[in-house]
Amino acid sequence: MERSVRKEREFNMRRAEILKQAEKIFALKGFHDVTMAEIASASGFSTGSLYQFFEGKENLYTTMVSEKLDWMFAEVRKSTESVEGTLNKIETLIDSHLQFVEKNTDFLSLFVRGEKVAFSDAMISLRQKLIYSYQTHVTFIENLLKGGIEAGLLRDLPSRDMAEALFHLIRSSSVRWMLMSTKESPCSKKGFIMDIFLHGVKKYD
Amino acid sequence: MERSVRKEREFNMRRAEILKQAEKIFALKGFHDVTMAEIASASGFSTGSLYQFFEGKENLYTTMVSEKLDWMFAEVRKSTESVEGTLNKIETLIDSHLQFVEKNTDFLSLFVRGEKVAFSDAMISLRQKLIYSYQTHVTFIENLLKGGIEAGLLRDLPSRDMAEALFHLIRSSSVRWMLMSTKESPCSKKGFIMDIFLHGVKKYD
DNA sequence: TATATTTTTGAACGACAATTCAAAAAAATG
DNA sequence: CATTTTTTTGAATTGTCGTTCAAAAATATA
Repeated sequence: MERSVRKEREFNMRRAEILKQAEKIFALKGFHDVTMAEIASASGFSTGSLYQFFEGKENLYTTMVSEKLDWMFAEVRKSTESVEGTLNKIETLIDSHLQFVEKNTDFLSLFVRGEKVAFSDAMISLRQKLIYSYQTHVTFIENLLKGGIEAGLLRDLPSRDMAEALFHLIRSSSVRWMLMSTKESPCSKKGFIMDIFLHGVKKYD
Repeated sequence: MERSVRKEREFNMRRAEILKQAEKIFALKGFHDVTMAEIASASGFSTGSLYQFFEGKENLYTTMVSEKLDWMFAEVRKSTESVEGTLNKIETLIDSHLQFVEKNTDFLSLFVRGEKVAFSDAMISLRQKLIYSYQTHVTFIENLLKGGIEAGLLRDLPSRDMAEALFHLIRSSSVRWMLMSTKESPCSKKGFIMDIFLHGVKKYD
């Protein structure tokens, strides 16, 4: 009885270590060009052992991607909720997102200019899960903006479109950071994103 | 002599047919899950014949992607250049881009939420080519916006950042269209993109 | 420590698909 | 039409992994 709880803890630690190594390798090379042997060797197990923890390669990959992305969105939302006021929240949203991008560039590059994955059950359900995570996140942004509209701070535009626009403005800085090897951190774009999102580009006199 | 010109024309037609079929299939399933046999059968050749036209599978894929994307950007720029005035140009840019998205959803989905490709020479040089095409296109948008700044129509913000922001606002509608199965055409978002890009979301009184 | 149980191992298997190439078919030539 | 040249064919080759499983190692038990 006492044993089984320790066993389980150790099992989970081994599983976590495999996921951690797998993340590094998948982030670098994608899905198809990674072999189970590589992951096994990086995490100090034999190929066979991986099947103790995951059903197979696809399951390992989808688990890794799904858990990591959920964690990212949750972190961003947690930061955002920790401040008060719509404008502060928008600023924090942008900032924490860009910070994540800077720290997890390799992982996120899995989602940029890549190649479609198979139509296997595992991959289809991963895709659905990702869409769900994305939508949940956009809904969070949408509610944030609705608050600003209700407070009379923001124009009364379609909130969903606004939320997606903001999300993709952030994304545009991320993509630039990932594709080009610019020196300046993506976080340096925070002010610009705020500005263009809030004021647009047209000149008023 | 007379012959060889016809031969070449027919060779190119056969090559084009293969590319056309390959585009359909790759667009649907990505790279790894497509077999040479599939492409061969779809284009009415045997597997061996494909190697008459392309060095191999990667070469076939990179050629297809590269030619198609160049064509898309060129079309968008051609439309944009055909109208006068910065605001009209911006509108046409958005519109023609969204129209391409609507008509080539499958192809473009190759670049959304997918998986990294191999580090083979062919794939690395495809990647570089895509980055180059993307940058050329953003530079085109940048010059367009610079015109607006010089004319005193747009705020004097960093033009490169503005160009990327605009490109990704367009992209945000495309991604939404591709991920969700919304009924409304992406083109219906043109007005919103124009508005948010030009005026931002903040309320003025 | 001896025995039972759990976990790990990695060689062997099997499926799959890119590529090749000798033979066949088609086209050009005279 | 006979012969040469070009093009196409698709079965055979080849290499690559994902996965399995019987044996070995490690761990728990008494």
